Amino acid sequence: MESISGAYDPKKTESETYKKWEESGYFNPDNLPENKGENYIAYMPLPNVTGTLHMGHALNNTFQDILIRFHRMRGRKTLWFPGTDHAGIATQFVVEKQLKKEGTNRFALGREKFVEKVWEWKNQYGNIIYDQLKKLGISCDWSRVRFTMDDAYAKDVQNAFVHYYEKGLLYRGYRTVNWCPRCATSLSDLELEYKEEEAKLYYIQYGPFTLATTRPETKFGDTGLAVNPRDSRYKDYVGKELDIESLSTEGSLDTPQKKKNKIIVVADDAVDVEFGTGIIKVTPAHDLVDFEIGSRHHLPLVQVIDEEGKMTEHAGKYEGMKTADARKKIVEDLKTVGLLKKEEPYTHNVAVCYRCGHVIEPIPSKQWFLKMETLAKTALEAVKSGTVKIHPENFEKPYTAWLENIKDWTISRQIWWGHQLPVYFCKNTQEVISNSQFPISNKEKGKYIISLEKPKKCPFCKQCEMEQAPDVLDTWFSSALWPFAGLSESDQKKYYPGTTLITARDILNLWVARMIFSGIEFRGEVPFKDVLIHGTILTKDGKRMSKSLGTGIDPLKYIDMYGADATRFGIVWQASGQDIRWDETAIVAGKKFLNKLWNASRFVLTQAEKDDGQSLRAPNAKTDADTKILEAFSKIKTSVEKDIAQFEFSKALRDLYEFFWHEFCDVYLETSKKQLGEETTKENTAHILLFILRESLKLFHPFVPFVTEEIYGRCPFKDKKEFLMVESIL
RNA sequence: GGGCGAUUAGCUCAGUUGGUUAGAGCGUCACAUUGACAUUGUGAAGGCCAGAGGUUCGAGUCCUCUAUCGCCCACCA
Repeated sequence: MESISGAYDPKKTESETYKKWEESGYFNPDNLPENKGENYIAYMPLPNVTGTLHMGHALNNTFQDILIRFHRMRGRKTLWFPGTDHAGIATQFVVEKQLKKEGTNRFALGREKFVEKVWEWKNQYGNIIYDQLKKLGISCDWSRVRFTMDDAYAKDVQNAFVHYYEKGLLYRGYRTVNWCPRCATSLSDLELEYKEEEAKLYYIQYGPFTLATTRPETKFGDTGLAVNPRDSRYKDYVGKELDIESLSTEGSLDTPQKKKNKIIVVADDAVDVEFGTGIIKVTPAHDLVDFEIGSRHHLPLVQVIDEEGKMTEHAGKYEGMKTADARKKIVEDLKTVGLLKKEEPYTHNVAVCYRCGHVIEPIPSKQWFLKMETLAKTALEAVKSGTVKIHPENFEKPYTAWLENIKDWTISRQIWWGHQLPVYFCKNTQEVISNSQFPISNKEKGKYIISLEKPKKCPFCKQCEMEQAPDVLDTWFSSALWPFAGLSESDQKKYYPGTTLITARDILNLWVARMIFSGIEFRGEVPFKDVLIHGTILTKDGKRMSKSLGTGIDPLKYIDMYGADATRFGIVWQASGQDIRWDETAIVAGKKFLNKLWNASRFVLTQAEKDDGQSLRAPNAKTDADTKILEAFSKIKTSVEKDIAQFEFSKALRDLYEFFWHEFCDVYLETSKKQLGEETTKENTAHILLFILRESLKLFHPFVPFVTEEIYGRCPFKDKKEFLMVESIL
């Protein structure tokens, strides 16, 4: 190698090398030589279009790239699907923030203009992460990059919706959902975060009882009282309708007054005997647990809070007040009429929106639901039977626990950015609502049909221009189809199902479980065989890395400082399974090692300047040192392959490192200097050096692809391939 | 509240079915200075393996409890 100074400089080669790889077409399995063994297919965990590279991506993609490169070099056709997720709420949130800066908002723009804006934003910033991933050296197939809102992809999403509908798995209904008044959308349980809040526990007189509540403003939505069936204190009241005195919603705000109300007492296990007074008010419209209790006991739903977090007409004179204000006023009034027994400070967790942090307001809302019972069973069975293996096995527990206790999936979202439902309403006819006896404030829509295309003529009134449902689908509904949606027919035939999915644990259920049942439902078999859950990279003091907390670390900084190989090395070196507290010194170790690899290669190449095929065959040993190094090599090759098959990347790298540095460089290279000086061993020693170098480059390549490719390019190997990337290991 | 996991050298971590003097990287100290590499070499210091109890001929490794920390799920009105 012509380098005069000893040091390896990644800056000089990495981007150039990546360009050559990309241009070679070998990231695309269609261009790979003949197929030995099964295809190897992986799916990139969809980064959000709003995302920029963080340590989690770096870890995940490095692992995935190791496997892809490893299998490619073993003659398998490898395909790694890249893409990004439109990330409904997250993206809408970012663009709304931008609009706010510009002094406007989405409502002023209108839906169509707003969605256009989001597309503009996506086209401008949505691909940044691709360039960042390229810097890391990952070898996914960019010719197959997809976005979850591409036309072809969207079509498959709509098809899935129609499919579920026709199968009878979709239904529409009122349900008390987690509602974010700020984002004006419902949120799934998984999209909530909890925040500790100092509140008050109010003890209110309710007929013969005193009960504790943190939310007195919901009292006008109370349609029952509940006690635990085993609570002897209230046994005699269960099933009775009581006529109790309570705060009236009539009259003027200045004069609080009492009024008699009828309310039923039910017995339900959800009630904790120990807490408060052991009796609760049931507000099915504004509490998720109460909703469940209410549906078990057929209690009506009375909505007293609307979508904007304000009191409805059912709150009488309190109508229009924000819930926080209403609470204050109602507490005051309860005090005035003598119904408030006492209040005490109370700390509890309140649900907040994971995007904007606004407090969640449970309200009843008309939503689309996907029945989960049978779908969940298929996903459960896939793992229980071992068709899909989760590594490490521990993660089967949260997976099965979630599926076994699954609730129907609320798939509609009231935002503008996403896949709009393929549902069309008639403007002139009224839909008959089966549960319309409930006083709900949602505006009703007309009759609807479900169709992939907008109908030319309304089948109901025969004259109106049908209106598409404003709701969009939950982002996860579309990402659940990722292993096949938007793929050409031939790709679906050739490249489904895949092999591995590598991801972080937090989306095991949100995403992985849903991909599994979607794959079974739409393609007839599971989308992948192995799911690898890797650890999370934490800050050095064990905190979660987060942009908002400012604790994030940018992998690009390290790539810039030390090069992509050293960064990959440092990540793999540390990421041995559990969560890791990030330590930059591992990258330093990587950097040093790359230099070692570089210089050892230079030495070998000065000793063996031409290759008549020596690098292709395992040579014979003539000395003890020869025997030792050849045995050590054979051992390391076997163990590395075993480790990678078991996803033990860190161990594989550490063992390789130990072999190359301490056994090959420290010992054999030093001995070789003597052996090269003696006629009897000279030639054979050079032969061994060349052989070990070539084989070591192959073994190291999946971990540190750039430097190994660069060295390989400078070697005089016989039967050299165009790239080390497509060298074969048998 | 339920579950999972962690606690080993100054720091970050290995330690695969229990078996002789517990390992690595980084850091520290001493010596070596141009021979592939000073992003180096040779060597050294540094650990009651969180604590207590138990099983065993033998425990960092298995069991129980305690303490501290982290994460996931559920959520209490």
